[in-house]
Amino acid sequence: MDVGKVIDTALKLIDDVGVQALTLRMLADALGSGTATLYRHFAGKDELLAHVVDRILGGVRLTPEAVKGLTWREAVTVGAEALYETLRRHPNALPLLVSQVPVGPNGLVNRERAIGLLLGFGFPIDLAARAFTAIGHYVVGFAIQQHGPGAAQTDDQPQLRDYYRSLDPATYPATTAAA
Amino acid sequence: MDVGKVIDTALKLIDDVGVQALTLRMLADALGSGTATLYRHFAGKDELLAHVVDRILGGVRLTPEAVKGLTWREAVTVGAEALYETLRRHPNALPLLVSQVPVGPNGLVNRERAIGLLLGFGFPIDLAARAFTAIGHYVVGFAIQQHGPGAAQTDDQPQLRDYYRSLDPATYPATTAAA
DNA sequence: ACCTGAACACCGTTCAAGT
DNA sequence: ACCTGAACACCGTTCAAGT
Repeated sequence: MDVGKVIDTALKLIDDVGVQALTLRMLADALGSGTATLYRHFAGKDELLAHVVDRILGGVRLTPEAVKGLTWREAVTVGAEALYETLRRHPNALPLLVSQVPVGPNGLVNRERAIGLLLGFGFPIDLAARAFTAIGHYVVGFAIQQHGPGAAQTDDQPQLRDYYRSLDPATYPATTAAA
Repeated sequence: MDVGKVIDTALKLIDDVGVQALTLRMLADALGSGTATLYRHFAGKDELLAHVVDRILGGVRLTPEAVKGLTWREAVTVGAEALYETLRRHPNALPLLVSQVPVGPNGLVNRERAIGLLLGFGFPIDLAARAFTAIGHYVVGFAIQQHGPGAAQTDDQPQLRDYYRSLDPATYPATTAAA
């Protein structure tokens, strides 16, 4: 049993049941082994989840050719959209992205490409690094807002809307009107 | 023992040991009672944490007078800064803000004030609601990036910097140069 | 009526024992 | 050498029993 199979299975389970509900026993069962076996590949649950995050970031497809001949604003937009498209495929895993700084190989490759890209546009290096971090956080935040396990499924939005609408309009006029 | 005391103690413990480490037993001990007693006030841990979030949001100080005579851009900036100043006082509680939609009374008051403010500047109501959500997520994301329990204390930043610097410059030239 | 000790089912993690 | 059943200390939650 290789490490990749473990990570893939973990990601699949997270997509299905949510990151909160993922259990090492559940993962071991899905792999046909016991929990103790997992510790032969990972130091603990946190390390496993870090690998899952890097696995997700490996799905970001952004070739250098795709940004050829673009202005820096266009290139940043293309990059942000590539990240967003990857994140939206794993809404249940989004909480992992905000609680971790991605230090895995795939995360580093993305960081390298993005910062290199900005340098190519003449950005000073410290600004490039800061901009990368800020944009990354913004995209993750936006993805969580759009998808993301606020409560449950896609019916979460209407639920919340109904809740706002049920408030006293005298106390919360703007909120109820907006709902 | 009133509910407010429980929430205050929970927030204090979170500030001290982090949201991950907070335990109902720990909280009960700090209050001089048992875990079962907590369930007389809250349906479960999630509900308690929702109250903690609302307690934090109650600390946002933004009087209508503070935004008198400002342009909408200035007013939004003042509001965002008021939220940021509150959040930075509770770095260990920040993960709660991203995993919850704040539906407590204080959160709703903030929402009401902010949306009402934007309406006063002539914003269409659906745009005002969307802008409020987007800005809220952006501020939370920024606060997590600046403070926030990525790994540990304030020495996390230097640690990460050292890690980036330790990478192979041949493979990651831009990342190592930026560090 | 209000509180709570003690139990329940579960978790992540470890380790001695198996092959 | 590699794997793992069974245990460990702990968690959130419940409930019968106390006052």
